[in-house]
Parts: sequence; C-alpha cells; structure tokens
Amino acid sequence: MNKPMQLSSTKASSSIYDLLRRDLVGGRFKAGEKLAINTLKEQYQVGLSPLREALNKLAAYGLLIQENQRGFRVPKLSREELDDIARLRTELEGMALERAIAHGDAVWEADLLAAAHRLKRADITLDKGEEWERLHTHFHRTLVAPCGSVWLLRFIEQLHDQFDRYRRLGPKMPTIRQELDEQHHELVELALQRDATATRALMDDHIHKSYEVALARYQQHA
Amino acid sequence: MNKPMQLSSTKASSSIYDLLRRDLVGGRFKAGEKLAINTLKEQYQVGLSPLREALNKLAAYGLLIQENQRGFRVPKLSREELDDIARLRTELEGMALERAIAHGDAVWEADLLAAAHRLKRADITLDKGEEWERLHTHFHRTLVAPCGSVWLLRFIEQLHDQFDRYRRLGPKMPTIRQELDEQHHELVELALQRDATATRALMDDHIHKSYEVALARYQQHA
DNA sequence: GTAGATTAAAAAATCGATTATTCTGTCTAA
DNA sequence: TTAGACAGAATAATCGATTTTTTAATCTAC
Repeated sequence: MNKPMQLSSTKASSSIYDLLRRDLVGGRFKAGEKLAINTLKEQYQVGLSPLREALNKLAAYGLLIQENQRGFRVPKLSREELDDIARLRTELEGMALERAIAHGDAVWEADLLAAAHRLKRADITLDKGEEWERLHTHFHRTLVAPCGSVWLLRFIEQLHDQFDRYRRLGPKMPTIRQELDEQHHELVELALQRDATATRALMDDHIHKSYEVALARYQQHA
Repeated sequence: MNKPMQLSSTKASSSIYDLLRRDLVGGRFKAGEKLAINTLKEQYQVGLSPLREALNKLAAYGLLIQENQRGFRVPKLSREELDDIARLRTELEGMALERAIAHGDAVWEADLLAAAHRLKRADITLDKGEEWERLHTHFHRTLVAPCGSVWLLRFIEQLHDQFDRYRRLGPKMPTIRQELDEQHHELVELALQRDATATRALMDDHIHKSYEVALARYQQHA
C-alpha cells in the first residue's frame, strides 16, 4: 500500500504561511495596512492559532510588523529601503554567483538550463501571472544555489521577497520586462562559460534594471 | 500624570521570546535536542499560545528547526556551518564597518567609546557572565550601527547569534579572550581615526581569532 | 526470529471561549 | 471651545480543552 503521506506539509499553519507570504509579496495587501485577524481567519478559512503562528513567523521573516498589543501590520515602503535592498542584493547575489560559478557541477548546469527554459516558456504561454513569478524566483535561486553558503542563500531569498514587494506594485511593464527576460538567458550562457567576472557584471546590471522598474512602480504607486 | 506605559513590551509572547533566544544562544539547550513544549511551559511559566508563538518566531529567525508535525528542535552544529557563518560575518561586517566609518557622526563616536568602556569594565568587574555577553553584543552592534542599511544590520545580528552558539559552547578560555578584548579598543581607535581599510583588516582578524576560539570549543564539545 | 499490522500512550496542533488591552465616540469641566 | 475622563465596543492575546498525529510497544503471521 502507498504511504498515506502528505508530500508537502498539509499542516494548516504551514499552508497559511505560504499563502500569506505569497499574497504579501504579491501586493494583495496595502503597505502600512493593519491586518484584521478575524477577517483573515474567514478569508483564508483557518483557525486562529495556525493563523497567529503564521503571522508570527512572517513578522520574524520581515514581511510583517508586529506591534506590541496592536496586532500585525504590513510594513511601509520607502525609497530608502528599496535602495538598501537593491544595493544589498547586488552585493550578496554577486558574491553568491561567483561562488556558484566556482562550485557548480553538471547537475547545476542542467538545472540552470531547465529553469531558464521553463521561465521563457511561461513567458510566452502565460500572462506573467503567479506561475511566472514562481519560475522567476526559482531561476534566480538556481543560479546561486551551489554557492555553498546556506546563510547567504537564506538572506538572498529574504531580500528577493522584499524586493518583489516593490517590483510587483503596479501593473506589468512589458517593454522593460523584455530586456530583463533576455538577460536571464545571457546569465545562463556566461555562467556556463564559467566567466565569473562577466556574469557578475551582468547580474549587477540585471539587478539595476530591475531596480529601475521597481522604483518606477513605487513612484507611480503613491 | 506619568504615562502608564510599559517601556519594553511586557507581552508574555515577547518576553518568552527574549528568554528563549538568550538561552538558545547561550547554549542552555543541547544542539539537536527536541524541545518538549509542555516542559518548557512549566520551566518558563507561560501559557501554550505565547510559547508556541515565540517558538515559531525563533524558527523563522533560525534558532530553531520546526518539523512538520513533530514540534521544534535545536539546530545541529557543524564545522561546515561554523565556517560558513564566520566567512559571511567577515564579509558582511566588513562591508558594514566601512559604511559606518564613512557615515558615523559624533554621537556614534561617543556611543562607541561608551560601549567599549562598559565592556572593559564588565570584563574586570564581573565574571564574563550574561551581562558581559550583552555588552559585547552591544559593542559590536554599535560599531556597525550607522552603516545605513537596516537589512545588513539585521543579517549581521542574526549571524552573531548563530556564531555565539559555537563560541559559547564550552567553558571560558581567558588566554585567547584577553587578546580579543584588546582588539575591541584597537577597533574603536582605528574607527575614530576613520581608517576604513585598517579597521576592516583588524575586524577580519578579530573575527578570525573568534572563529578559532569557536572552532576549538566546537571540537572539544563532541 | 522478523516484517508488518495493531493499538495504547504521548505529544503536537488546533479550536472555542475567556481575559486583557486598545480604540472610539461622548460627555464634562475649565 | 477643548483637553481630559469615561464608557462601551472592537480587537488582540491568552487559556483550557479537544482533536489529530506521531511514537513506542506489543502482537501476529510467516
């Protein structure tokens, strides 16, 4: 008999965590908004305990602000923070990328090609929805995956989520987007050639262009 | 009339979080140990809900591992992770230090001198207990405080906590400790002279020496 | 004897209800 | 008029009990 296993955790607390994280990063809540726990409870159809535990984790992760006896609130956005995030991303992802290029093996090369391909496919097929976002995140994660530092990867992921709160503010901007999409393939090419310096330079540019998109969104957003 | 305010949050959930964090960093739990929630509840004299919320936050912070339906566990220690943490600390704190030296103002200079002085005093007066640890953490935090990046500071603090899990494993080693304590004052001197390169070099050395202490502790620990 | 099934005990996760705190609008006194 | 006090409503935090899941021990069939 097959194991009655739940492949991914079916625990209420975990799934509500994932949902909320997705929605916070995707901008379904307004920045600065106060979360009404009872409303969330109904909207997400979960109990109070799992919900509160998820909110606590998200606060520790930096996607929520927890105020003393005043519940949870979506963090405000600011130009200063966006600059901070983009700059740190540049430094940390650059660092990780160099290490990944030094250590990545054949499996990594294959994963990278696959991730880039799936991203491009989704680009054509779908309308840049949630699925594209998932593949995009996965591509960037794959790029730096073999850097050898669990903590560095952790921080990079956290910054990605924070960055996306800005990038995903307004509606889509296909014009600039296209250039960024092309860079994904160039990144793979250079990485497979093991040209650390060139790949890093391209990544710097990639983050900078994304930053400009995010900044534009942020400024329109007001 | 004075405000009836609670200066620091008196919320059960916050204080149990601080206590647990202190105890996890201080090594009062064995690495790999499974936490018995009901036992903790009694030991720390708190209810289940605040306790679970604190544990969830600590898991998101990286001081606990949360397993699917199996509660919480203290993360294992490994040579590889210690190397990872030390290396990242070197990079991130170096980066932050350079920025802090570039931006720190007169208030920072005063804070730095004060923090170093208090640390030295505690060094003589007390027996390197919890109070020394608090001042030591505060000193290092002050050093990089004006770096201008909230996220960088956040990551550095997180890495400090992780590092301390190794450094504080065994009993005290006063011999090497003395050299490290002297470096604190040298760091202040160089920082006040705004010699970014020299300060960073010294910080590299400081972290490396601390790393050697932590590694020794880790190896004896088995 | 051993692999697999069964069940009892333990522990974790969740729920519903209670308690404590904050918020909001109204009133009162200067 | 307005600052402060107050009461009631709304919301957050916590508790105690229940449900679910895991673990450990025992049993059974081969």
